[in-house]
Amino acid sequence: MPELPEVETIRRGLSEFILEKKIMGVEVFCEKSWIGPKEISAKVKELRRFGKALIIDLDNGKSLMVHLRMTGQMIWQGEKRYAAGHPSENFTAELPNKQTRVVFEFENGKLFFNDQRKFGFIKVLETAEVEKEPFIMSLAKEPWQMSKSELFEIMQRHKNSPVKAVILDQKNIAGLGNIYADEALYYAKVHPETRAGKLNEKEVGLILEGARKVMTASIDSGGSTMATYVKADGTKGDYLEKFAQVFRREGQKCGRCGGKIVKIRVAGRGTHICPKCQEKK
DNA sequence: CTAGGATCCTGTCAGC
DNA sequence: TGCTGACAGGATCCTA
Repeated sequence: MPELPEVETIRRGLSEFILEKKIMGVEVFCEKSWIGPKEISAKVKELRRFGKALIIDLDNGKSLMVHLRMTGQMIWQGEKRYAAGHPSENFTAELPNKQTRVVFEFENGKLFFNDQRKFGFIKVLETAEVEKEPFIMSLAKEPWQMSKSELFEIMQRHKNSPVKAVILDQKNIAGLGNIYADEALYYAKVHPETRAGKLNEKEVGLILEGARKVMTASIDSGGSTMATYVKADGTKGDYLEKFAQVFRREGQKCGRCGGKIVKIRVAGRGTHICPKCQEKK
């Protein structure tokens, strides 16, 4: 799914269209995609992000927690269209369609929540309870808030796990998903199967630095998921094209050493590495 | 407590 | 063509 940079791209992009705007009603097409009462008539006050979770605060004391998981998308259709999240044809398709799970009717347009695999959801919470929500509570710090020594401690605690599994776990460090985990490890020249306990402080520092750099670069380019203003300026996110060094680049040459990028399986996930740069220890 | 695998669901693609 | 299994930008639950 959408990882931290994509959710941040959605947060920033949607703000332009729905802040201070009123939700007139909600239509739920898939029961499992919506948790809580469906009667909503309130204005959007704020958009916040915790790790990969988006929080939409309303002016009636309620908040909506949106988690896109693997295939979620948020698509705004007003005068302009703004789409972000898991990239697909839906970004330009007529909506609603088969993958539309929820539609918000705003005074100035519609907001579609699409989700092919139905792993994502929107949950209604009391605004005061947002930070007590189990998923939010369990989140670790984001890379920018975490120190090298904190991450080193976490690696020690999970010393027998492959480092990729450690950095994918939101309870250890928040925001990374499959793309940015691969990119951060490539940056640090660390093999994803390396047992976390074998990493020295310098390597941990490079992983942290890599996580910050790849995610910052992605946010700056509108996420890897192609956020697109269909009727506006043509802006689109293109992190994968422009910046990704290994993700979905198997068979291509490593930009650092010219070695061949390969795809392997680590912690149950497709994983991209340069075997020459990221030596297994 | 940690570690690892199955599971939720729909769709696509490679291989026979 | 039609089938089958693997896999997918996530996280939880269950087991050992």
